[in-house]
Amino acid sequence: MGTVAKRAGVSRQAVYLHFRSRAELAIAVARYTDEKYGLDEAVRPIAEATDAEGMLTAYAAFLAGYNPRIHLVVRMASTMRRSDPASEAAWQDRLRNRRRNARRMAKRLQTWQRLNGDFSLRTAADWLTALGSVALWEELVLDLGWSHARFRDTIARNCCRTLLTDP
Amino acid sequence: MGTVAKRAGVSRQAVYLHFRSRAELAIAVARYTDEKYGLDEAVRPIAEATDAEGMLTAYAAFLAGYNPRIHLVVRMASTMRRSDPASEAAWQDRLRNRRRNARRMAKRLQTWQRLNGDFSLRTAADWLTALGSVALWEELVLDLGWSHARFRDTIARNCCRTLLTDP
DNA sequence: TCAGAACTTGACATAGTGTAAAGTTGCAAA
DNA sequence: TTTGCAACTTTACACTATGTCAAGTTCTGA
Repeated sequence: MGTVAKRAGVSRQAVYLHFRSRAELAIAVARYTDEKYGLDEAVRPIAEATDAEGMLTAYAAFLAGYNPRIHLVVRMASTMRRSDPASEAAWQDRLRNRRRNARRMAKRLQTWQRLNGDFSLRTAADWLTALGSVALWEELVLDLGWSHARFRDTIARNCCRTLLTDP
Repeated sequence: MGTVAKRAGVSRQAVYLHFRSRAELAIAVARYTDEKYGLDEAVRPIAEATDAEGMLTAYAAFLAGYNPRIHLVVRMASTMRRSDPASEAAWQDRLRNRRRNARRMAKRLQTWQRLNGDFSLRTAADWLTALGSVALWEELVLDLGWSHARFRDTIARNCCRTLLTDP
């Protein structure tokens, strides 16, 4: 909190006038990040896709583009959740959101009759959720040195190959 | 450190007689865990597999069985690495190991002429590495409630479907 | 002009990590 | 039996961080 205050050019106490605790500040930063970087807009191409391959490709492109912007905040949240109940709640909230969106995608695959028979709706949705986790992105891009394009294309291809049946 | 000491039935200072710092203790615990839970043995079925599907299935079974035992230690290490250089080094060491093993698997797929042409050796190895990350396991099993079997089977099936060509 | 919001300064409580030093205990080899 | 050492204890301290409290300042808009 001291460092944050210094960088903001205010006293350490002033930070506590706006955020009750370190955890609450972190949550606020996460919300702000989603807002500032236009999550809604970034997600639009997924909803606007008209076929299975297009949708999954849009999803992969979204992950490749959005994760680099939010991964530091998400990483902080993922450590914070272990010690702070409010942070855990915020994390669960975000997870529910990701899961709902993934479920929506899975449903559309079903509608298009492209969902592989090996996958239940739930398994497909959860798999899409997990492939969208920041942790996976961090491992591939930060630790293993994958480029933006390699990540995007591999995720897209693997989504298509695992989840889809031939049309 | 205080809690560790209490649970061990010694004074807090006694812990520092054995481990220089919290980070060093964590690293020692990680090493001990790999030893105690028989990493070498757990991995053997992968090496002993004689075909591509068998090997990838053994890998998935290993992940499903081993991750629950080590995930708490690994989670601790993954937060620790951000603040402690020795922890970061230990993490990198473990990552190199996982990567080498994954590369070995990818090479065998190549030898069997079963590696999908879309994958370079490196991409295949990295993908296997990332699918083996504790973070992915935690998200699917702990956060999304997947059973041991669902995790194992889905990982196995997806490995086969993405990485392999038809024989 | 003055009430209130935003901020400052300074002090304090609490908790955790790590260091230092002096004293205790138990055991094993000379 | 003694002695010397390793492991451990107790106590105290330095440092850092979070979070609370209270009194005082500054700026702004009604």
